[in-house]
Amino acid sequence: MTRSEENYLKTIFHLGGSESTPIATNAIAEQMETKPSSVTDMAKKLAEKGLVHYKKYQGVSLTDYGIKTALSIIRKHRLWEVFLVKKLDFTWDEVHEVAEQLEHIKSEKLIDKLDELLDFPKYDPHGDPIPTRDGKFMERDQQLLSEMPVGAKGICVGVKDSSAVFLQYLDKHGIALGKSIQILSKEAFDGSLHLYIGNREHVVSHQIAANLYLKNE
Amino acid sequence: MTRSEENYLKTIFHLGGSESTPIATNAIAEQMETKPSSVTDMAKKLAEKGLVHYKKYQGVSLTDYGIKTALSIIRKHRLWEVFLVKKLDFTWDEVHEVAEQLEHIKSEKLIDKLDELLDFPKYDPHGDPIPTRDGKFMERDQQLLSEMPVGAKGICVGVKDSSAVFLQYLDKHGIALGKSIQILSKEAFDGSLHLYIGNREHVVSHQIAANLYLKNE
DNA sequence: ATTTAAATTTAGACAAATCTAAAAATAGGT
DNA sequence: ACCTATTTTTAGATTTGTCTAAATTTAAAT
Repeated sequence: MTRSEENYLKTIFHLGGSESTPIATNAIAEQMETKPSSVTDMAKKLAEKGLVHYKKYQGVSLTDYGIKTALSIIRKHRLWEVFLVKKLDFTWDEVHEVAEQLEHIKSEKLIDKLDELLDFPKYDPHGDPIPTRDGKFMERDQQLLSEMPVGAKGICVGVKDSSAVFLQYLDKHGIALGKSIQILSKEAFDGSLHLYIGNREHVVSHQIAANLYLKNE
Repeated sequence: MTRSEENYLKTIFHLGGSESTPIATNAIAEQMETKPSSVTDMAKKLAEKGLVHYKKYQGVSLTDYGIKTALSIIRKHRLWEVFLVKKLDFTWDEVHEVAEQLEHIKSEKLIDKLDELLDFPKYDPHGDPIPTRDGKFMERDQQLLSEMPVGAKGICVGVKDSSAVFLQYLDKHGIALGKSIQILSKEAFDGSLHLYIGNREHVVSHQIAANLYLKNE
């Protein structure tokens, strides 16, 4: 597996889809900041290797083998992120870029030992679940803040967008994983929310709310 | 810097040489298990970038900039080796291959924080010195066992060859860094040595002795 | 059903890093 | 000083992953 193949698999996994609802070439190209023609070439190669289903003009979806492979890359990415935060004092907005490199290191033993060193974490610094060695996910009962009704309460457990700008916004406003959040009111005009976070009042836009996952306390 | 360029720099560094005594294209090719023509191509590219001195048919040597760059790669390699042994329980014969991959990860912060996590180690698991961030070496007063006279005593502090086979040989015979070694006698015919290691007697071939570094107690 | 717009693929080119085979330069031996 | 063997370089081809531009297919709209 080349680095490029691994990146395609990861992207396709994140875009979701299935054999009956495949992902468009264009969507992959956009996500990866590359050209559709490059995606077509790679789709052929990945299909060749049994990692994706691909029919001309119909888009791409992962095979079981492709899913398994993608999960192993995602596992590595997220374990390295935990390592960077827990052991090397990186902040959660700094880890992604470095983990993008580290996820391609090839060594089964390395990743299993890393898992052990970190005490088998279930979630990464952004609240995303870490697949187990055999590709099992710890799915959590969580909802986007933007989809919860007024009056609802919950604990912040994850972010949908993990870009540095968004994470820095959260830091600046004291929003972090583990914080208790309650919806006081919702603005009909623009969907902005009036919240309790901890015991301070906050106003956040719809766009912020649409990127925060809460679970019930 | 591409991965390939970094590997060439590292190899040239390890082969030694200087502007007045450059390294032959062939020597580099052999060490890297590639072809001389590939080395020529890369020599031109590295010269272009100011990393090596290169004159047609005269061989290659690192510039100051090239040395600095090579040292930073070697620093990464050796720090990762320490990490693998100290934090992830790798054995000293397992670390090289993985460190070859990890040394190419690009992040200043990562490597400085790793250094800190490991408590600023001075030597890697094979006894090789770890360059500091600004490229300074902790050279040690050491000698090859094969070059010491009968009766001499010392402490094993490093290995010249760090291939898995050699390291496994040492493990099997209870030879490790930190052990006290004394030369009881030397065989004129084949250069094999009769030794005390700890308080057990051993016989080792010249080839073994030529790959063990000792320092005076 | 036909036309048109959008998405997708093909064809051909390019850069990086490598190789093989042939040509050129160097160094050693007489 | 010359010839020869070795080393090194050049020239041209190959692979991987990408791109542009043109051609093709699909899907949407009338």
